[in-house]
Formats: sequence, C-alpha cells, structure tokens
Amino acid sequence: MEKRPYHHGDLRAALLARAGQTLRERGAGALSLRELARDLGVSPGAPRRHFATKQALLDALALDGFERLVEATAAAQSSAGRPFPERLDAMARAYVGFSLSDPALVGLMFSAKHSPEASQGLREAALRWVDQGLALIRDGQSRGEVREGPPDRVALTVLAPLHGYTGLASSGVPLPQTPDQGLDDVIAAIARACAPA
Amino acid sequence: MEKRPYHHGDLRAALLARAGQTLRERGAGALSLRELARDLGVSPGAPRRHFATKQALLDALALDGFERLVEATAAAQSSAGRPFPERLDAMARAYVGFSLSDPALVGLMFSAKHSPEASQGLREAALRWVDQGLALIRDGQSRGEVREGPPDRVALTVLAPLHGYTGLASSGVPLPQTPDQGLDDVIAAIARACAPA
DNA sequence: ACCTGAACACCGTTCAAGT
DNA sequence: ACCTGAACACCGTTCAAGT
Repeated sequence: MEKRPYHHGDLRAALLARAGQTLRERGAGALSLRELARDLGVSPGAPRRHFATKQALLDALALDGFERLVEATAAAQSSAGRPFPERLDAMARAYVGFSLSDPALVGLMFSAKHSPEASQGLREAALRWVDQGLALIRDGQSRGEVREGPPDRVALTVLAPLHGYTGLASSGVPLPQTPDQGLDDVIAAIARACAPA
Repeated sequence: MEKRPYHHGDLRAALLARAGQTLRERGAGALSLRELARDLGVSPGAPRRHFATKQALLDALALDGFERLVEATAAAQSSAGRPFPERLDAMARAYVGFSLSDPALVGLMFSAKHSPEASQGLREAALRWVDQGLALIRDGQSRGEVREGPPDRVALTVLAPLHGYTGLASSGVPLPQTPDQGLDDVIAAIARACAPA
C-alpha cells in the first residue's frame, strides 16, 4: 500500500469485494460508499465510475449472491440419478448453509426490488435460482417420487419453507428449539408434502 | 396546524404514526428522523426525548407490528372448536394478508436483532406470535388432526412455509405463478405435512 | 418535563478539473 | 477512460439553553 498509482487497476472488483465483506461482517446498515472509497484509498467520487449509485452497488452484490447461491446448490443438485428425498436434502442444506453464512446478503437478494426497472441481470439470476427448484421437482416427478401437478406450483411448496426457515433462523426470533433440529423437521415436512398422493 | 404550542402534546404517538405510514408507503430506506420532525413541526432534536436513537424508533415500530399481527391472527384463531385445516387456513390467510399489506414493516419485525440486547418487549411480542402457532398445533393434536411430536417442532413446519411465502411474494422474485394460487398450494402442503402419520 | 437551535461528524451525489 | 477534490443538500446525534 506504499505509493498508489493514479489508476486503481480494478476498482470495481475491489469495491465489490470489500462491500461484500462489510455486508457479511457488519450488516447492510454499515455499508457506506465513502468509507469503501477511503478504505481503498480513492476519492469519494471514484466509485461513481463503476457504480452510478449506491443502489447499483447493492444490486451488483445481490446479483453476485444469486450466482454464488446457484453455484452452491448446483453442486448439491449434481447428485443426479439419486432418489428425490436425497436430492431435496442436499439442496436444502446447501441453500440454508449459504443463507446462514451470509444472512445480510440474502436479505439484500430478497429485498431488492425485482419488479420494476430493477437490473435485468438480477431478475435473470433470481430466475435461475427458481429454475433449480423446478428442475428438482421435475426430476422427482419423472421418477414417480413427487406428486403430480405443475412443477412451478410444487416447487413453491419446497422453496417457501426453506426460505422461511432461514429467514426465521437468522432473524433471531426466539424459536423454542435448536436450529439444526428445526431444519431436519422442515425438510421432512417438505418431503411429506411432496410425496405422491 | 395554525399556531402550535410549545409542547406538541403527544409527540411520541405522532412520531410512531407518521413513521409507520412512511414505512408502509415508501419503505424503510425513506425513514428519516429529521424529516419526521419537520413534518410534525418540531425541531430536529425533539424526537430524542421519546426515542433515544433511530433504532429505538424502529424497535417500537416492530413491537407495534408484532402486537397488531398477534391481534389479527388471534381473530382468525378465535374460530376455536373448528377442525384443524379450517383454523390453519384462517390463521395463514390472516398472517399473509398482514404481511403483504405492509411488507416493509414485516421486514423490520424480522430483521431486528432479537438476540442480544434488543428491546425486551420486542422479544416478548415475537414470542407471543410464536405461541399462537404453538396453540394452533396443540389444539390440532388434541383433536387427533395433527401428527404427534413436540408442538414447537411441528409449529416450525407451519410458520416457516408461511413466512417464506410472504418473503418470496413481497420480494418480487419472479415466481412463475399467481400469488393467490401459490398461497393455496402452500397451505395445502402444510396441511399434508401436519397430517397424522 | 419537554422542546429549541446550533453544532459536529458523517452521508450520497454531482461535476469541473486533472492525468 | 479513470480519478481528484471541492461542493451541495442531506443525515443521526449531542447538548446547552430556553419555556
């Protein structure tokens, strides 16, 4: 950190990395563009070249989060050819593990306005996450291990419990049991609800 | 609003009411103590008498939210003596209706740090909400309409899907089906998972 | 007890100017 | 193309002083 050249080199990547670290360690409220710039040794206006606004930086963090989430659950998903309960379990633990390891990021990913003029890439990345749930259901249905019905509707009954479990667990709501046991119960409940009639 | 007396009268209640409105209409990011003070015609330092910090105001909003949520679901819960699926349906729709009518408030309620030195009242109010879920399960079990097991563990398999559904629905994640249909599916899945073995 | 009004140390954003 | 450095209009918070 001796003598810094005029150009930072890769300020954009440095901003994203540092912001992601701050988000994970100190929460969304602690994110400040000026502090980021100070820490990286650039002027307060420098980030603007790479992120027109603070929201643009947050969107980029959320996008990266979805991409890493899809990557993590795809690894679990890769156990193709295995029975549905096994794949569900792997996918669920991958998702919950990701979420609990970086709750503020997940909060950002799912609080971003995916609706109006939000980043196109962000919506697409979120869609790829949903698609993984769809693939899991379709595979289970094709094996006769998951009840019939439109895959998107069945997938919602898988994603909602998992998303809700992580939300409750990381919110600190005083749930009267241990988190690990809770996840076992939630996964088992999903499996029962998905079982063929 | 002609000539305002030196004392506001009930600044605390006015701050809470206005903050709640701003939260619902413009989101958490639009909440500013100074703007609140301006709108109510008091000086920037005035809110401090009633809320030592902005976080204290947010905690008070979350507390009020939990109390109104418990009130709303208690009304649905009041259909005592009715079969479990019916009570589950009423409670679920009350919760989801509340959440989707004020998503930013629910975000605040479940993002507050319920863990460390957070407001004691807030933790207790959240606990009363969980207790409603427990009561629903215990009642269903006593009627033989809900599978056996520790009520707190079964209750989590009810609350998690509902909480997750509202989180996904209000986040704007591009789910491929209509919200209403989705809620029907989620409730049905919960009922299947709760059914006796 | 409750509020004013000024101060302090921060923000995000903008933009001429530098390299 | 990328960044500086100063400016602008905001913040939350603090605190003497007023009523």
